[in-house]
Amino acid sequence: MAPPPEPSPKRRLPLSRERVLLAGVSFADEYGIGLLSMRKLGEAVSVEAMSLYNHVANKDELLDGMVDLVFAEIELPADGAEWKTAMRQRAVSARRALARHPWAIALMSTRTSPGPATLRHHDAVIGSLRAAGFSVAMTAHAFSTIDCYIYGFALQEATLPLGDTEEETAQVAHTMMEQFLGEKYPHLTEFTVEHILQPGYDYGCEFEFGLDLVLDGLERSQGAALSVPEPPRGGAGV
Amino acid sequence: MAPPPEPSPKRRLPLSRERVLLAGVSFADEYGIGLLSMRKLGEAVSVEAMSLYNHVANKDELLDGMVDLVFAEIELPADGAEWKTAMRQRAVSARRALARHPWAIALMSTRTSPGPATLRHHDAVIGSLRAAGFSVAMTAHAFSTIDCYIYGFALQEATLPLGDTEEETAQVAHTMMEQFLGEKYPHLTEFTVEHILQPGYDYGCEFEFGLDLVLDGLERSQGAALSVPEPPRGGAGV
DNA sequence: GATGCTACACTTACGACGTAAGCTTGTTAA
DNA sequence: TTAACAAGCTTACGTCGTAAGTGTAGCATC
Repeated sequence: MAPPPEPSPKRRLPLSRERVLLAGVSFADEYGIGLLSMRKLGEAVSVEAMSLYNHVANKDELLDGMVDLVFAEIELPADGAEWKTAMRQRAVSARRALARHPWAIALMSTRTSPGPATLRHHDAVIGSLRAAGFSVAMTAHAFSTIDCYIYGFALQEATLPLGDTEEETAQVAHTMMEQFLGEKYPHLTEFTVEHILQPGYDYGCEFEFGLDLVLDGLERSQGAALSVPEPPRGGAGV
Repeated sequence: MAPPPEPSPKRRLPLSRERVLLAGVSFADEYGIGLLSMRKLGEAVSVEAMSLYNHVANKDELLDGMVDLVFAEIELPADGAEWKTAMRQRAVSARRALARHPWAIALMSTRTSPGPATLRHHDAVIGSLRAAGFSVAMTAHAFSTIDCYIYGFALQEATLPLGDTEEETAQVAHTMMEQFLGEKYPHLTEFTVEHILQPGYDYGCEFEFGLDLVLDGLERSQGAALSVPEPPRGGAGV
């Protein structure tokens, strides 16, 4: 009467840290990060919750690993390329990855221990800028400005209550408008009606405008920095 | 043997929605959003958890309200002022508010129903830009670019594993370095050693560089837009 | 074969969580 | 006096992360 355990000779293909992390990503993509629990994830890979702890130390480590997997999806800046095109390409790639996994940006804001893919990514970005002749200080400026823009955009995109289709968008917006707009927020109302609700509107298209604005600005600053010697640091050394 | 309940004649000063939200903000400021539970918040205001439900519908509404309180702390763009200084001022104010409450940016990425302070804020920003002569489309560009930068910066600041004091920062950075750097991430290592670990380093100072870069870029775009007629929208109307 | 080791799965159990449902009590209006 | 209400409290349910312990398949060694 023993239940037939498995047709396979070797129990089943064994779990691994990587399979657990990948399953976590798939689960979060499909059901949202809020519904991800160790029990549900266990179920998704046909295992009891506690078995997952053979592969990840705890849930935090699982989430860290998932974020790192998303970073691994981002194209690194091309090695020999001109810095501006390299930055542009990886920024577009980063936005796409973060849009594919909207939960990732939410996780990023709570976890502070970057994984290997994240570190490799940052290393490549800094390397690309330094190779293009950016000073260390200017690299800091550029790195900060570009990445703030990327993550900020991803956050906005994830936060936006807009649906995937135009119809959904219009529906949501109309509900919002009826609820409270009209008199109280006239500019917001005008803006929504004349812009957001227009057919063909897609917030994602805004990304490139701001990105180019940032990159052009950096190019200008970089030119100025090259022709003027850098001022000394503000704080005196110890 | 009845325990003396309260010295006051009127039980105690009654709770209110506002007091609950404020207590939530204080709690999150002090202990982090992760430790905020209805039970703990109840304890913080000397009430059982379930009593909180007389003032907020559920925890989600509590979190929405807390985010909105943070938005209420942000200075609105000054009404008659030049757009650039108005935007600059409110951006700096927004960053400061989000830095005061680092949990807010994490919450923002998961909640999609803006409160009244948030809507008023957005309305004022759009109004300020429109009053300065920005077209609707250009307002969208400017609004998106500036706000992405602000929120992205706040997110970076909240994510940064840096401590509050220089000492802590150095400690954390050293731990990181020992752990994995050296050979694998040479540019990141150089960058950290030569920049992040320098005495007097403060990531917060990066904010204004990128902000001015964005604002200058928008000014330029705005000038161009004023001298050239706007191209028609991409999609044809229904 | 027998023995013990390791890897990896399962089971049980605990305390904390959000919150539904119902109960109690002080205050106010009729 | 009494009825209604507001705003507390208590109990209970299902879910969560995970500590601790158990079971067993596959292997190396004797």
